[in-house]
Amino acid sequence: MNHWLFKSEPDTFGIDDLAAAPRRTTPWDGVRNYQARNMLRDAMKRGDTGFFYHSNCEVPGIVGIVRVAREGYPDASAFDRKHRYHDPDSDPEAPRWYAVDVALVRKFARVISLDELRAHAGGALAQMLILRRGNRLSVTPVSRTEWDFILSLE
DNA sequence: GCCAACGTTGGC
DNA sequence: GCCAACGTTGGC
Repeated sequence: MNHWLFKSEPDTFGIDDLAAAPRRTTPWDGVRNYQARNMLRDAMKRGDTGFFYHSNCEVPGIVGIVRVAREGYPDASAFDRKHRYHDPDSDPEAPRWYAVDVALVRKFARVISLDELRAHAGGALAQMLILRRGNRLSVTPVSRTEWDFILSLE
């Protein structure tokens, strides 16, 4: 079982939106980066768990846990002319972009802030991708060690 | 294949 | 709102 980190702007779609969604599940779509696409399409398995991370907001950080409820499937928003994630170059016969479904496992009682994570950048979280300068991937892998350590912070 | 221009991301 | 970092695009 692998672990991941899903990044989203709460102004666009935050953990409370996920909590309010039908079956507390949402497609994780709109990802338009090949490295992230490969993870969604090839590496993520049903049952994998991930952190839900709020970016670009007052207190960036990890706010809860989700689970992969459906493995990679073609991202329909790419074919929808009216969708903000529409990609005219993606061919339904050979889909370029993929999505997974994620379900809320639980929301943390508090935000594990970026500041707090960074406090361990010299130690347990030295390899944590979200702490790397210029990291922009919306989906990143999290090692078992990092996963357990962050849970212990909670 | 190089690289400048451009758009986007995300912390601050 | 600013700006650094990064991926993508497109002219050559």
